[in-house]
Amino acid sequence: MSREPRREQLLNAADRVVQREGPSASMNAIAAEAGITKPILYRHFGDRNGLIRALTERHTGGLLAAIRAALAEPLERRDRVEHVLDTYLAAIEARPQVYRLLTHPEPGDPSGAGNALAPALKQIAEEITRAVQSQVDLGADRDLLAEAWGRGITGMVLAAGDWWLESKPCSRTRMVQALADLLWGRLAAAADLPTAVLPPTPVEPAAD
Amino acid sequence: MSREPRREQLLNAADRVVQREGPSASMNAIAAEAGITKPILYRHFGDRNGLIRALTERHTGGLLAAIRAALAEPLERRDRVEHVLDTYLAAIEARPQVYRLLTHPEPGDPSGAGNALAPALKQIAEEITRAVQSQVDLGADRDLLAEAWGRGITGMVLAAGDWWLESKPCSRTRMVQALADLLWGRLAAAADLPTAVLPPTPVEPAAD
DNA sequence: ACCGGGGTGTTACCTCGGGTAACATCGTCG
DNA sequence: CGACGATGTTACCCGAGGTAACACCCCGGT
Repeated sequence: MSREPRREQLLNAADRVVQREGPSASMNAIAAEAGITKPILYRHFGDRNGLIRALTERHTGGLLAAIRAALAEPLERRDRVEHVLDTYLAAIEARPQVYRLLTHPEPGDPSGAGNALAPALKQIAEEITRAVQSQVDLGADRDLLAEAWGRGITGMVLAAGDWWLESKPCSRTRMVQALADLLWGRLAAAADLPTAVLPPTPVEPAAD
Repeated sequence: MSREPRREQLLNAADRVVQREGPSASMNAIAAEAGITKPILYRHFGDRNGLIRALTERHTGGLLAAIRAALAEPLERRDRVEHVLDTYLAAIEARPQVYRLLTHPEPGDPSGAGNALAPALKQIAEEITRAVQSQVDLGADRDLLAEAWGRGITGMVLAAGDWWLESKPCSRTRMVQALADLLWGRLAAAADLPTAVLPPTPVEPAAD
């Protein structure tokens, strides 16, 4: 009965530090916050990734469940999509530091492979894939399309959500509309602008 | 006349190491590859980020120019979009390690902010934003939409491209079609599947 | 011929973060 | 009581980023 409660307690401390310092908080800092020293952390979590994983799994649950529920909502498809988008944006808006934790790919991957999406986001992508597969009639290609779209949509919402969170250029509702419009083919449906010729993009020395 | 050529030479060495070991190559490794020691690297590039930036800027140019050209191609909009997608996928397919370098957000950002898209990708996003703004009639919201879409599309292609590159589930052409279809509103157009009820997603203990 | 500057390079060091080994302590159960 | 399994500690190792101090070498000016 001793392991679990202590583990929770350590995770609480780690959580506080991460909320305060972001996902790059050091093990020393976390240990200090918990009032103990490093080896204990390592006994409980193995290594840093273990700690971070345990921490993310705590929060992933809620977000994942919310997304899953939104995906299963008995609505018109467009409304369902908006609902999912809004769920995600609301979550990252409410707890930005947690969001950063969830979206940071683990830096330790030695193969250097497949790091574009953090584990938590991969799960979301799989959820979307499943939903598309089971809800939308995409013909023979449906497995491929569903998987590509699952990743693609997740990445899209990640990048767009990140930008939105940083610069807050509009309300959440509007942002949901903007993304849903994109997924709804508004890019295809909109008319051409008369100006057929691009203004020659000035080659700036890398906007830093 | 001494600085520049040496700098190039060092960048060549760094390039080789990164091709071989991925973007997490150490400064020592790079120095060794160049046949020299660390302080020289620091003299030329200031710090690690400086080196990485110099390295990425080398490659960014080509990709960015290619994307820009594809965005300006005098084609039907759908064909243009496919052309841009194909340009990106071809680039990452041709030089995966370079791609990883370009897409890895600099880990040193202390604010922990806005790291979803690496600088090179931010430039691509801006390019897309400009193209949408100048080519597509989106009404009053066009600035907001163009910017949100620029980020969103970039993130979408990043995540989907990453997955594709890892698992190569299909030809590049097919992948381009899959993503173009997504952007073209096929998600909206497809019919519902008869199975209205979702199979209750089993709650797995985190697919690791 | 000399000397100084700006490039080249070096060795040796610092700091900090992840990770571990070895040891001490406390409480509970037989 | 003794033993075990948890708690905790101090002190260390290692690798990576980064720097200080010093040595060389060439070239141009006086």
